[in-house]
Amino acid sequence: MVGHAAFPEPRQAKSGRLREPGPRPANRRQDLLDAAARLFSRQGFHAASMRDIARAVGMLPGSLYYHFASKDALLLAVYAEGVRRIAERVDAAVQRAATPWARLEAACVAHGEMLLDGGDYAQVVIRVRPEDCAAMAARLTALRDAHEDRFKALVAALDLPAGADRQALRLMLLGALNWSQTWYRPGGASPAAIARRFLALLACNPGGPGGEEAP
Amino acid sequence: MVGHAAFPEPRQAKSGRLREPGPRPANRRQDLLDAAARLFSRQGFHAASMRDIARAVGMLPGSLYYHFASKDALLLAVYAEGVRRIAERVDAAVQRAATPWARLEAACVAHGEMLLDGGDYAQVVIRVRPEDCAAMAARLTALRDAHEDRFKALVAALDLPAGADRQALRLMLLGALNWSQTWYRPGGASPAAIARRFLALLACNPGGPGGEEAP
DNA sequence: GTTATTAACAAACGGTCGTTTGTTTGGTGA
DNA sequence: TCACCAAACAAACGACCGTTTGTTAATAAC
Repeated sequence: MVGHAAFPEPRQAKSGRLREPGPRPANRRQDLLDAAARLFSRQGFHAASMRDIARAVGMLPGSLYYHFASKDALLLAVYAEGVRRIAERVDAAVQRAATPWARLEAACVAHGEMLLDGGDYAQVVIRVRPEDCAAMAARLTALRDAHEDRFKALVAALDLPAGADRQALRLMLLGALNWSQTWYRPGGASPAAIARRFLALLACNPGGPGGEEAP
Repeated sequence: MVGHAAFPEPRQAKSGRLREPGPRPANRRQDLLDAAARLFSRQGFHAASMRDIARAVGMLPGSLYYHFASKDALLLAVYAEGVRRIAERVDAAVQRAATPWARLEAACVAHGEMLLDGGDYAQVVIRVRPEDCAAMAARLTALRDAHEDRFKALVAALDLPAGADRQALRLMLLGALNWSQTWYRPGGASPAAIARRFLALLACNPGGPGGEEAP
């Protein structure tokens, strides 16, 4: 998860011939990403300063720039890792389910669990708006869209009446889940329960109106 | 709408006896609120600076402080006006509807129209998170909650089966509508159509599963 | 016609921002 | 042993932040 293709190791040698990686890539870079994810998810992009992040890992502000070229690049790395983690869980959950509806439900439960209780990386993806970082907006949006396209396919696979509004279904589900980050508090209903309660309200739910709920 | 009780005119005389309001309250204050609403809704609280706002109304930065004590106070005023405008429209729409379900639908349509196409004030209420302004967070949250309580009452008035999850219904509807601000673009489906499409997906919709849609 | 008040200007304040630059350290391969 | 380089430190840079202070033109009241 460190050496993601789009975010290579800190520097590459200036000489014509690339050097062997040398010692270990040092996991301070990972500490840094973790701290950035934590602060971005809790305070947002603008309110979290490079000095805050440096302090959180016990570095001086300037030292961050050895690992990341800019604050924007740091956000991009965190955001991409967040999308990757959410998508990973959603894909795994979908594979375990048998019917089209069960796959959509599994995806919603996994998506919701990641947003609400799946760690700082995942929460950054919902909390931080792409437009908060103009230089990266297009790339952040593309990352998020690539994940959400999964739901397009899941909804398309449902067996629904002819005129069913599949787009509205997808947007309502994802919207309700994403927004739940603003009111969710760890004490109450679990993320999985929240996702299932939303699904239970839908007319196209094969459990039927007023259908039962899993424990 | 200028002289809202919570936000009195700029200064009050220092002498023991309060003066008559004097001339007119001057509508530059309104220009200022408008500009702040515009920038807060488009850029968010942190990214919109007092200098940006001053430039938008053709003032110097320091001059803003004649009208508002701080950036926080300016946000509070904009936010309160935004909540007021949304609530006003929702209340008017609810009064025009006859049945409990029609009232909920009217409220959702009005709420959605304000969020998506109802001007900068309304959009600030959804765009700006109360926690973005720690000093005002409690008051902003209270304002938003007071508005959303309307939906509690509307959902409580619905005639639903015994075990129906009214809380989830409210949270799903408001969440889906509020989140739609992130993907809505003026060219496509109208805000009212979006709201009605969401409602049409619900099992408790009296139009029935696969029910018709208003033109 | 003086006085008081409104609403602004002009200029700075201290602080924080993201970032850059030059230097130092500690481990590692030749 | 010595050259090398990853990875940090130390210290600042200019820009911008929210805000304050002192002053001034216009307007209304007496």
